[in-house]
Amino acid sequence: MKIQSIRGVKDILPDEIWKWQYIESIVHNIFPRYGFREIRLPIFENTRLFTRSIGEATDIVEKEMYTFQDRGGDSITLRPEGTASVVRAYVEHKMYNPPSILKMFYIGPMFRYERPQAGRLRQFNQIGVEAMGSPSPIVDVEVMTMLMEFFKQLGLTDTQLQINSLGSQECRPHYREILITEIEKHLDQLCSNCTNRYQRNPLRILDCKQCGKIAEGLPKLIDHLDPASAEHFSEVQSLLDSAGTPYSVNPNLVRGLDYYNRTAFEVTSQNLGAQNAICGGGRYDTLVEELDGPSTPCFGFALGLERLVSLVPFDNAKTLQKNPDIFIVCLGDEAKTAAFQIAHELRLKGIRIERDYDAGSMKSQMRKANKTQCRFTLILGENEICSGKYLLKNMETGEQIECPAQELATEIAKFSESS
RNA sequence: GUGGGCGUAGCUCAGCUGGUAGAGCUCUCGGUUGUGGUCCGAGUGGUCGCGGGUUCAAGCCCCGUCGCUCACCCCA
Repeated sequence: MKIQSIRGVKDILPDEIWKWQYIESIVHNIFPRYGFREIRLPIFENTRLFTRSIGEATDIVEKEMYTFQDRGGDSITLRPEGTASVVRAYVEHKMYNPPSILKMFYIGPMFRYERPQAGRLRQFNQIGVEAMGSPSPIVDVEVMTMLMEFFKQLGLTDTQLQINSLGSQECRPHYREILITEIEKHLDQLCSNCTNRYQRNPLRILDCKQCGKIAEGLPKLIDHLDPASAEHFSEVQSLLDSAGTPYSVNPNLVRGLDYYNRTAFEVTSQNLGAQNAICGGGRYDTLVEELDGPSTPCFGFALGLERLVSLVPFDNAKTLQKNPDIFIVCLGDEAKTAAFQIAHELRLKGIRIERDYDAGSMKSQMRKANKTQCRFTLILGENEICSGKYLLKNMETGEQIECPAQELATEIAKFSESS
């Protein structure tokens, strides 16, 4: 049987890689303005890193991880998300010393064993951002503002920022009790999923699509925040207002990972299908400590690159396709040899050269040239070899000039400017 | 893990109540000496996902299987 790729993974082919490179170039342009530097991390880690950080009872840990034993018998997991690795590296390299805020971003593949669907893959790429070392709401807002500015640069027009507060370790248990008692009054109206999980993960019911009606009537966490979290949340809102960043408060917004507290947010788009979140994140003030580092409040997000690629209007970025500058057409053995030499020299001068290695008829070579969408064709025939003057043709205008061999590079530059 | 839809040429898809396959695009080559795109002409290309079954006869009907896709759960 023919071998094909694993279910839920995708090849990114040369014809569309420029889209990814374009997005990455915007990342490298915008993120450093806010003080973020790139970090590159391994794509597999000790399994315990994820079970401890993400939470034993989450779906990711319970059924979605790619976990295997390596030859030494250690349990290894392909990373299902990036934050755990960043925190591990932060603690491992004692990056908290000297103590100051540290801002990093990463780009790379994540792995989750799920049934693929629109906008969901088993190997997918994320851009993640982590700002580590400050509890200030200013950090929350700077990061969210950076994100929305990033989307704006990419030309996205239909993104909605939703925010919520998940409170703290102190107020959440209280609220949880209130919520469970309230839910128990409506047990018969809940979907089967929710009746099963209301004890274990009652917050999820707020977010359930089927139980939306009941969720509306349930008590909201933002009405039961501890004073410090309430203060934090209201500062986040007023800072967003003054930054002019549009948002809406969604009291039912819950995050799937255990480590979040206080600010949680999500960016959604209507043009994505059922999986409508393009980005999710929030504050995680205790994770670093839980992974044996010093108390380090953090804020971060992860955004799905495949989903982003499907949303960006790339009309203005097409010039990033690296078509050849010149396609060399040659006729006859002598010209074929000469073309080899000329291609070599022009490439050393930084010009993108393509040619036809199998030199068929002129017509067929010109057709190939046209297909590469090169800007120029350099025509080398017996006449040109004899005279030492080559023909340079502008493929857009059809205009053609004669050009002495020695002056090829400068002529090309000149011709290139004038057209 | 559960459910719906779909597997026919490189791509997008037709194919009637069963009679051993078609279109458009692409590709290749031509349309008098060495010039692409547009136009015109010709040609290449398919074990109809795979395996069984029913039938004189299966792309079409039945069973199984694999794959893709969308949705649920959950999430980027």
